[in-house]
Amino acid sequence: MDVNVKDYLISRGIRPSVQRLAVMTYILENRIHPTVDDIFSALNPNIPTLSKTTIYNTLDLLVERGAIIVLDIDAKFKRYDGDTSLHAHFMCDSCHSVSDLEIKDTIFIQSNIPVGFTVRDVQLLYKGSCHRCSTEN
Amino acid sequence: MDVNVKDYLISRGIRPSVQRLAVMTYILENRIHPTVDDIFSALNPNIPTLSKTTIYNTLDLLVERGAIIVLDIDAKFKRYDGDTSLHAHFMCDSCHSVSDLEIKDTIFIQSNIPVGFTVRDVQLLYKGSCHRCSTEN
DNA sequence: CTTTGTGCAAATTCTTTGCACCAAA
DNA sequence: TTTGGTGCAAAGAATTTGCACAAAG
Repeated sequence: MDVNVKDYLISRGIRPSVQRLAVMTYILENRIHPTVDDIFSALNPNIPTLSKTTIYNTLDLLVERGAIIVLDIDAKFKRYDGDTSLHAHFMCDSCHSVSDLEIKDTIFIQSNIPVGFTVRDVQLLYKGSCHRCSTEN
Repeated sequence: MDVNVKDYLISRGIRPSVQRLAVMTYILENRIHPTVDDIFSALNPNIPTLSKTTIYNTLDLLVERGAIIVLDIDAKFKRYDGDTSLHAHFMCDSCHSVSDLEIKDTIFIQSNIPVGFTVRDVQLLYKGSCHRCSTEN
């Protein structure tokens, strides 16, 4: 696995430092759309010297090189996703978990983009209550 | 106009104070999806005592009562929209302006929402470069 | 040896909270 | 006179920046 992640980074012109590998691997293996804090809390025990600055730096780089995407679904925290393919997201108002949603293939994510506008990113966001939180009241 | 805004607030159980009327009127008459700062800068000259706390309070209340919606399109600032109907948004990476996009009526904003999930809000966000910024390089 | 990466500490910035005063019902 | 609204000042919290040291090519 690590070899793949390493190559994945290299293929995007990112030098695979210990920290960068750890961050990228974590995001790929924990598909929870983690926040910076999630990543820090998970990796800090193994890499005690790891700083949030480095996580921020790494995430910025990974986003810039298209290795991951940022989600705007949470106003409070930036969330990161290692799945760069087009899919929708659902965030629960109660537990703040973010789930992936498949976009029905009969549905086309397209609006009337005015002439002259260039689209770089599309996000389809749903908010509400997840199954767990819907049934526990 | 002011009378309509007043009634609009009252109909939602919101007491139409001078500050609330000003905020709501501003949002309705300036469809730029303003930030708190936009609102503050615009209203402060006329209501010098107006505080940001009151703007925050008012916006929270307006959102809670469904008079306006919050946009998650901008990671840095909350943006507010007086148009509560279903439509998409485009944010320019360069000038950070937000425009409304019509959702083509052949397009259905629907994903495979799992059973047990309750949807409260849907947002379709586009990011990229607007016409003005695309042509000025 | 030169460029790039890391991480501590401090600074920034948006938003929230505590609290006292003011206004309306 | 009691409830609700406003706004100042301070606190909170996520992110960014400056800078010095470490590591890699």
